Amino acid sequence: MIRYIIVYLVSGRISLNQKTFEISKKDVNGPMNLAETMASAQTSEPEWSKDGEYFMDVEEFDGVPVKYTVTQVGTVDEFNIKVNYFGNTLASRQLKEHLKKVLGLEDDLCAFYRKFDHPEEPLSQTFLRLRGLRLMRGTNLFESLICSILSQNNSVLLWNRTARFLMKYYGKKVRFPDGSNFFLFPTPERLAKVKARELRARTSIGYRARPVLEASRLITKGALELERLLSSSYEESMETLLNLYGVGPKVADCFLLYGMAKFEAAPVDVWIQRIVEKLYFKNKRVSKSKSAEFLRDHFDGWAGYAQLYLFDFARRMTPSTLRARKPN
DNA sequence: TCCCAGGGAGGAT
DNA sequence: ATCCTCCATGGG
Repeated sequence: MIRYIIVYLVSGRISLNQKTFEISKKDVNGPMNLAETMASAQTSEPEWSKDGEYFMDVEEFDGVPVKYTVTQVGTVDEFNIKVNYFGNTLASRQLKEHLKKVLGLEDDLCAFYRKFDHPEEPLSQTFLRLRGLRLMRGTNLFESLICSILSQNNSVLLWNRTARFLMKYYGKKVRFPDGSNFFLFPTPERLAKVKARELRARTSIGYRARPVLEASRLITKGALELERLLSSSYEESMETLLNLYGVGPKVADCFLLYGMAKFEAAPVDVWIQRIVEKLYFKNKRVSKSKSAEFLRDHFDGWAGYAQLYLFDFARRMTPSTLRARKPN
């Protein structure tokens, strides 16, 4: 408590403690659409809270929690990304590098558009509207894995809520100079100790309690090392992940893509399945594994990005257009 | 009330 | 290999 008082005194007026910098267009590889990126429901972590045009998140740097907001001014091609944060000792460069990674600012979007921008490629229909949509990366592998598990047969609204509950009940609480609090995502060690019954009662996690707890316990025991997968091939990582209870091809691909930025991964959910059948298989039914294989092959290194763009495409189609499929 | 949500396990064909 | 059903939970 005394430490907080001292911090207040030393920092003077609280508002002056807030610092600002910009990420300019020249720091970004191509166009950027922050709002679309934030709204695209990627499963690496819960959606950032939104205050007007500002998106807020918290990240620890060398054990020091930093709360920051980002907003984009200008257009998708002529823009600045404004970043505000609280902190006395943080080098803004550290936060800038963090954001470049999280928001995928180094991904060569123009190369992606160029490669598939021809009339016979249905994906190209999304490029105008989704221009600047980027693939976010989770910064915490455990969080990414758990969020991917939570999203299974669940709505974005509900799995986000459950993730927030996990943070609230089992995550470390951090305070900021402006008086606000935040709960970090819990560690596997902390979650491993929780009883399934308690978890269900507190977080509306449903039957996903078992896969979440089992993964937490495996990691705690050292029987599962997510960091090791970073240097593994897509196939090896996939094989390891499929051994986890409650983790199938779609959840594994979500983690591999959004958590580990393996661009070969193309999570095939019901929506991707429908749009792939419609656009690339003349509305004929194909298995999910076929769809995933097709995406990896057809989009050659850009499968994850293609999936991200196709997902939006699918969600915008009217249900009657999309669901009316030939039986065979 | 029923159906669905960025699926998966376990079982039966 | 492909096709069922069930799985918790809450929103529409």
